[in-house]
Amino acid sequence: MEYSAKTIEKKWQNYWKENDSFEPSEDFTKDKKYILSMFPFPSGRLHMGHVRNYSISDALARYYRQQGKNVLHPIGFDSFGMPAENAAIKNGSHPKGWTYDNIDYMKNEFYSLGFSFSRKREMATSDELYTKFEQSFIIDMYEKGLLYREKGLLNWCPNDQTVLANEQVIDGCCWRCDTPVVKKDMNQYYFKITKYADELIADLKKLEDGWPKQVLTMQDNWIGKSNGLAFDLFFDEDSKAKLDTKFESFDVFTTRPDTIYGVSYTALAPEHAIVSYMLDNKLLSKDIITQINTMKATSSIDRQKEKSGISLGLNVVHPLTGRSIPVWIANFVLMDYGSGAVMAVPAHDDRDYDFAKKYDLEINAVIKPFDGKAEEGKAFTEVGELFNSQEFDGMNSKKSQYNIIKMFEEKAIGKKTTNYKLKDWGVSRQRYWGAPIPFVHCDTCGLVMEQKENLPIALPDDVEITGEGNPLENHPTWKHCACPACGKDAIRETDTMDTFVESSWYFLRFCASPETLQKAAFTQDEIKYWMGVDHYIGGIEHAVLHLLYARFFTKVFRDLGYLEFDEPFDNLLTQGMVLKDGSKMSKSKGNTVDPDAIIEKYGADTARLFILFAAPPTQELEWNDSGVEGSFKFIKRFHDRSSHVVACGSIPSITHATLSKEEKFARKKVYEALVRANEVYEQKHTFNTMIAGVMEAMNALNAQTNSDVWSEGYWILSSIMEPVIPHVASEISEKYFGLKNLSKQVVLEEVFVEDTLTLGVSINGKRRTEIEIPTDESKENIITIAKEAASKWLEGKEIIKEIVVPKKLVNIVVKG
RNA sequence: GCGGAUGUGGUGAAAUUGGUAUACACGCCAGACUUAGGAUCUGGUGCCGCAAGGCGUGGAGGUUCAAGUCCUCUCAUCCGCACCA
Repeated sequence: MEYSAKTIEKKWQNYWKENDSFEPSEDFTKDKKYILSMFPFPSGRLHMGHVRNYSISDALARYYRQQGKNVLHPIGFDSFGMPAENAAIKNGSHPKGWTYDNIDYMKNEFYSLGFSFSRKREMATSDELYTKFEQSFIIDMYEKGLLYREKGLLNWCPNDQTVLANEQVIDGCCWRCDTPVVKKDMNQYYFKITKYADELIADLKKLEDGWPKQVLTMQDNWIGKSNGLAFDLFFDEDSKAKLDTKFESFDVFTTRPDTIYGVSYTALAPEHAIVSYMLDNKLLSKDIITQINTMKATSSIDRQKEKSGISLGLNVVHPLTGRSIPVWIANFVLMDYGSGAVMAVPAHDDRDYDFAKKYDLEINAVIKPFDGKAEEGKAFTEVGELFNSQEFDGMNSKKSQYNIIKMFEEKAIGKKTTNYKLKDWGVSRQRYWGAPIPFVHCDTCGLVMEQKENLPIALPDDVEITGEGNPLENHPTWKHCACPACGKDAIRETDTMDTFVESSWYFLRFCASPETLQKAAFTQDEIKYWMGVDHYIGGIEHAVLHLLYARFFTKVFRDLGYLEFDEPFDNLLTQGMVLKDGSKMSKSKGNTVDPDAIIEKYGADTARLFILFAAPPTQELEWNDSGVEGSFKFIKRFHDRSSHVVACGSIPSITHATLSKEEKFARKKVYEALVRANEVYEQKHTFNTMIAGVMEAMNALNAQTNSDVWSEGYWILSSIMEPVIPHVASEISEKYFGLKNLSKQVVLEEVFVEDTLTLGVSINGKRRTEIEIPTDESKENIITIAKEAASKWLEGKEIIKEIVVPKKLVNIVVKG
């Protein structure tokens, strides 16, 4: 029978659907594996990145099912978000209709690729039930003080008309639409993720074995912990007077307390409260006010181009020496890190040095290299010996930090402080297509949370999406409600949640059985059994966004008593991008390959095989049409050559000793492929090498004609290939083995036992020839045989050393 | 600048961890079967050389009987963060 991908694939997809083949068992005494791919946004169609993602997780899920594990391999849709609204603005569609139409289409694509997802646990985060449980968690978090509302300077995307979290600002632009982000002062809800900053860093250690180092480093850098000294700088009397005695001092933070005696000026961010006061009260000349306002209006990207500063005509007093220190405004001082003010030590900091040179400020060195003089014309930023530092003279600068901080603390003029780059996570968005934040504004009671029995606070369907303003805000009735506390007329919160909130706990929701689903978000028993996720597969682009938020939520849920572990994802596999012509596939570049077209032309098995064979999963994958063709041909041969197999209900038993050389070799290759497959599925995940092993075995089988060897070979090979090419493998398995071989396979050691061995013979490490010897040959004899074989290269040379590496090679070291 | 990776044939990539470099596949070349081939099958294919042989894992050193693998220096590319005090 000719190989027909279409017929075979349709048949098996129906079979799996009708038999509920991929539903996990509710028997929690079984060994489990939770295999999870990052769920997709329902953008409309699958792209090759999705195919890669789910081909990897599906291979693992199918392998572990064969091994007898209870496998949870769920799928859902991260279905709230701006693109649905943007489509609405563009086409006049409704976000809900657009979203759920896309979901239906993409689900069909998933199943036409043969992915073994649990159908009964499919869900979308825009489902009202999901919103209901999420809102309930939000209320719990608010009660614990982990959610708060505050006015602040926010990142605002003028194009998307919404607030962005810091993590969503890339190079000063919106992560979605690339529009430059501006700062806007407004009320916003925040998750107190900074409360967990220390734990989020510390627990990265627990992930060292299972997560890529790169991701751990990125998270570590993102949280950006640094230890140092915080202290106050006090104004002198003149300066206090100039400030109408409204300010006594300001706070600075340094990680280099060892340079304290070298402070020669101090700098404030242009947004600093003292500067604002001076602007508001016109305490500066017109010219200077203009300069400051220009600086404030400059974007952070432009500020990086050149350092600039403005002297404020104020002075503070050095806390240790009493020297007078001028106060400047500097464009490189960030308002949102530390206190927005720094002490400057130009002798030992590159930035401070550049600034001091530009404005001709004092440069006071207090650290010298251990072995002589510092280089002229630049800051000395390394560890050295202190001088001009009073009682600390002669100390190692690094070691002195502890002593100097201690002195500040003893004198009660400063203290040891830890700073983080991480900010609290701003989660409110001024958009329609998101989960409503379950709060109410009451004139009498203030900000009031909804009663849990009123959840979900669902979105109204009758909205006008125009792209201007917040549709919930503009809706005629939706926002009017009764205050849950006092019953008076009140206004519902019209902000919705950042969609990253939904993806921060969806992996827990998947643990809910079809019975639990309606009643609760999940049960403790289910979470306890299924979590943590054994293998989490997805793109590196989520290294700091989703993966940080999900870790945060897990810790919060633990502290709320919902679960009992610290980290959600035991192992993380970050897949590489799919490229075409050297760059990432994207619609704008016009270099996409449509998965549907590949399925149509070659079938799902070919798409899956190519994707897993062309590169290891963590590397970039270059799409290659003739490579796809090659994968198709392999499947066709795999299918066609199965005609050599004789149907059997169990693996044929073969007397190895009676076989020919080719037959023995074929068996060895088959079992080598099996050993490698186990290793790849369990640990290495380099599916490309496993598939290569299967191809080698196929080539070896084809070089012999023993039908038992063929049958045994296919029994094993179709088992280990089923996770990759499930349709054709199932077809073969059913036809010849009654599906009995799709299970754990036993490695027969006897096929690896050989009568003779081939050893390489090297002279001085250079390979010259090879010898064939009986397996049990003595070392002496091996050397004799090797010398004979290599006599040509040994003539007239003195043999110094003979090395035999068992089963590998012989190396003879000669001189002359 | 800081951090993380990666450099192996014409191409995608292997190499059980210090032991025969280039498995497997794509491409290319030759042959067979064909009316035909963008089908199928067989064989060949790192580079230089007629050969013997020499050279070969970004480059330069080093350790070792033996280095793609370990050490030192260096170059290039990619990714992330980036005036974080």
